[in-house]
Amino acid sequence: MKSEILKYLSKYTVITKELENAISESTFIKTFKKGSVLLKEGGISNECYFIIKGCVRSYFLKDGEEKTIEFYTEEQSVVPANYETLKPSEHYLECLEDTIASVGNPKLEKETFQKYPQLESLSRIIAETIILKQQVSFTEFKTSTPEERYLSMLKNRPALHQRVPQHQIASYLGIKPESLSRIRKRIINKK
Amino acid sequence: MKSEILKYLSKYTVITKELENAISESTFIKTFKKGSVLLKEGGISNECYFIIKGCVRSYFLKDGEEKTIEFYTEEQSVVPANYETLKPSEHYLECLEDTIASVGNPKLEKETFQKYPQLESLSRIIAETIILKQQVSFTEFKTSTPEERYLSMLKNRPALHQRVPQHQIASYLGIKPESLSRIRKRIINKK
DNA sequence: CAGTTCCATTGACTTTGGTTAAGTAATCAC
DNA sequence: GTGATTACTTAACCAAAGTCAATGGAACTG
Repeated sequence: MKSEILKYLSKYTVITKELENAISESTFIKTFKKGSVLLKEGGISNECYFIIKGCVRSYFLKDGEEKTIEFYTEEQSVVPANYETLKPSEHYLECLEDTIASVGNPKLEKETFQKYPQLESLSRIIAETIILKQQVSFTEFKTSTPEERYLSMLKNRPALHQRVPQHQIASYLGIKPESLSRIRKRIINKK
Repeated sequence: MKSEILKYLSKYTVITKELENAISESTFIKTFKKGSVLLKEGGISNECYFIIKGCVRSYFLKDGEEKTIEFYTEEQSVVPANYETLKPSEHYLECLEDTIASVGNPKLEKETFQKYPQLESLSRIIAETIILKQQVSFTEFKTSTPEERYLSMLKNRPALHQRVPQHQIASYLGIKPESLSRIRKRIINKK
């Protein structure tokens, strides 16, 4: 279970004995059944997650509709928007599949970073990488039509399509389910 | 000049003597004339910027059009997407106004973080904060109409509207200049 | 200061997504 | 397994953004 985390970290740095110890000491694995709700609107969040296996969706309600923010799958980190703030959440987090995750909390994080500064340094680098990746996603979204967004999703995260209901994908793409249905039809006819 | 940086950092932590020293030692101020190009397509980037005064726009070319990624103003950090990668840039960075910025580079960063671990810890926290803010922006964008996006921009960054030409704002909002023109007309008529 | 270029606006027309409603297919619960 | 709920598709209609073209004005240049 913990080796998945080391595998992920090895993309960013050389795994030293110290890092291995840091992960081994500071990592708690939890498993969640499909349908589990990790956080609901109004809830206080005290946990963040690194997904080892499974799929978590974050969403919120706007105009009575669920708006999907993100689908988190293997090797992705889920940090609730209100993590560490002690403020009530505006978002939901739910498991779309049985999910295995490493769970962190602010206290544990703090202790671990104090004991293993190398891990905090690595966290900074990873965070900065995530910022750049997010910016790329955002920019692609802004400069694409819904049809292009859908095609790009099929290309970059092909598995999602099998794992997630279509109307949730629609809201993830910022369109209505009916439109996604039409887009799919359009694409088929083009071929 | 450097006090602006401390002012910014004070939003995240208590400014210790150590931090003050770290900033004082590691900060180099540069000024740029309006129209200066900090990075062009194909260029290698070796610098990042913290804007003390002025405005920088990042954009790229797609289908022969400039697509504005971001307008950076006071207290914002500009990290080129290819920073530290040594790969040619797909983006441009240009100063829309005379600009004063603190300039960093990978070597300086590394040395400073080594000497002042506290600063790296702070950087991690700020990076994580930026991730969450980005996610909020992205989500707002996805769940809004172009008109709502424009109104929200007027509300959240009212000064931009005076500082930046309208067709660049249009591309920043992901729409055509003609559409922004019509949206503005619509808004006026509603009042 | 004249000429050019760039920018914002407007109009006619096209394309595409939103809305509403209905019908069919798939899934869930008992 | 059957009924109920939920998910997906289709169609007709509407609203808004894209496209193309033209115009007037502002800003830049020699």
